[in-house]
Amino acid sequence: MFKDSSVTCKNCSCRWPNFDNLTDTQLDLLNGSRFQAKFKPGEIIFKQGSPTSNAIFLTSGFAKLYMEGYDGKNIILAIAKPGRLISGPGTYVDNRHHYSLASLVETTACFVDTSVIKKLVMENNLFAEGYLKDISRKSLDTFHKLLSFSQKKMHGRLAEGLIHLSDDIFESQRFHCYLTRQELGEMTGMTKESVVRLLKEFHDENIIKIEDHIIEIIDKPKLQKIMISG
Amino acid sequence: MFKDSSVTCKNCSCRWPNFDNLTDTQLDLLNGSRFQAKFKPGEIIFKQGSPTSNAIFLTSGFAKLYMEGYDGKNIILAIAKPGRLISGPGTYVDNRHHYSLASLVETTACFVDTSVIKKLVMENNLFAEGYLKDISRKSLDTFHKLLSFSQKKMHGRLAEGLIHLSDDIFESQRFHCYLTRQELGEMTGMTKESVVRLLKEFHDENIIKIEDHIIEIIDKPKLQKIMISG
DNA sequence: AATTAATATTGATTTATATCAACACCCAAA
DNA sequence: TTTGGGTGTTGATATAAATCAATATTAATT
Repeated sequence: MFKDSSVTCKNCSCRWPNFDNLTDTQLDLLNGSRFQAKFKPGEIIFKQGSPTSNAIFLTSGFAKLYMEGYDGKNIILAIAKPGRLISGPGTYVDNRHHYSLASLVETTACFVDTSVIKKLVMENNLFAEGYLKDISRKSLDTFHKLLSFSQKKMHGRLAEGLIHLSDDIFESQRFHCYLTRQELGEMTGMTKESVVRLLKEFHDENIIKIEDHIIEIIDKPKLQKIMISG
Repeated sequence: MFKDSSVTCKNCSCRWPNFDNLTDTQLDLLNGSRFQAKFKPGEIIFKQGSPTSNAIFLTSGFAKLYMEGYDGKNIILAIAKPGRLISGPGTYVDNRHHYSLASLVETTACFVDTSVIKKLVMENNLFAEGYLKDISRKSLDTFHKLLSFSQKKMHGRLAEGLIHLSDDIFESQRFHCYLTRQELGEMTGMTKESVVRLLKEFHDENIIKIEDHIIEIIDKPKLQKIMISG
C-alpha cells in the first residue's frame, strides 16, 4: 500500500460523484481513512465470498466485476473504471461480496473502510440519497442485462456489448479491448467460440474492424439495428 | 379509492419493515398521505414507462412484477406480496417505472406519494439506511437470477422457481399457483410448452404433484438437487 | 532460443430448446 | 345454447448455440 499525498479526496479528479455531497470535514475523514493499492493485470482485487470490509474506487485502470458460477463458468456483470463505487450490495445485506473484482490492466484503487461509508450515510442525508441513486442506477442496468440475456439472441447481445464498451467504458469508436474472447463471452452470455465466429461475421460485413485486440466500430447504425432486433 | 380508517400505518400488520424506523409523527405523515385501492385479478396496477408518482405496498393479494420485452415477450422479475416496497429503481433515476405490476388475484394496495418517501429519506437516516438495505437485497436477487438465467438449463431454472414459490412466496409445500404456464415460463425463462413438459416430467418422477393449479412439492431434496446441478 | 502455457480460430457434431401445428378444455359473453 | 378467446397439452420439426476436437497463434518462462 502507498499513498500519494498530493492527491486528496478533496481535489481528486476521478472521485465518486456522490462525494460532492460531503462537507470538507467529511472529505477529510474520508481522505484520512483511505489506502491506495496498485494491481498488475489479471490480479484479483477482491473475491466473491470475502467480507465487504472496504468500499473500493478505481483511480486508474479497468477491472472486471464477475460472478463465479456453477462449474467454473463466470459471468461478467460490469466493467469498472475510475469514478465508480465498487462495493457491492452485500455491504448492506450480509457483509459479503457477491462477486469478484479483477484488474484487466495495471490498475490503482482506493480502499475506504466500509464503516466510514456507513457512518457518512448516517450523518449526511444527501450522501445517503446519492448512494440510493447510485445503487438504483446499477439496479436498472442489471434489469436491462437480465432482459437482454433472456430475450436476445447472440447477435443482439454481442452488438449490445460492443456498443456498451465503445460508448460507456472506453469512450471511443476505436478502442483497445482488454477483454479476451473468453471474457467477451462471459460478458454477453456465450462461449468464446461463438464470440470468435460472430466477431468475424461482423468484420466480414464491414460493421466492425478487428486487428488483434483493437476493435473499431465502423457502422454503428447497423450495429445498433442488430442490437435492437437481435 | 377507499380507506379503512381502523387500520393505520402505526398498527398495520403487513407494513414494510423499514417503517419500523419511523417516528410516530412520521408514521402519521405517512398514514395521512396514503390511498388504498382494490384490484381484480389480472388488472394492471402500474405500467412500465409511466411516472413513479407513488410507492406501492400490497396489503393483501399477490402481483407479478414484469418487464415488457422485445416482441411482446415478458419476463417476470418477481412476485410481490404484502410487506414489500414496490416502487422500482426508477424512483431515484428517471422517475419512470422500468417494469409493470399486475395483480394475480384480488389485491389491495396502498399508494404513497413518492415525495413523501423521499422526504422521509432526507429527514430520517435510519429510514434511508433501511431503504439501502432493501434495495441491496433486491439487487442480490437480480444478480442471482441473472446467473441462473445464463448458466442453468431449463430443469434447474424451473426447480429453482418452484422452490422459490414454495419457500418465499406461498410459504407452503402445497400451494395454489396463481401463475399460468405462460407466466411460469416468463418467470423461469422458457416457453409455456417447455413448462408443461417439464412439470409433467417432474410429476412422473414423483418430485411434485399437480392437480390443475395446485402444486405440491413431494420430494424437495430431489428438486433441490436439480436446482443446483441443472 | 526453446519450451510451455494461454489464447484464438476453424470445422464437425450434438443438444437443448424454441417454434409450429393441431387439438382439448374451460369459462365468459352473445 | 352456441361462440370464441385464453389456456393447457402433445407431438413433430427446426434452429440456435454449445460442445468437442484439432490446430494455430501469441505470450510467458526457463
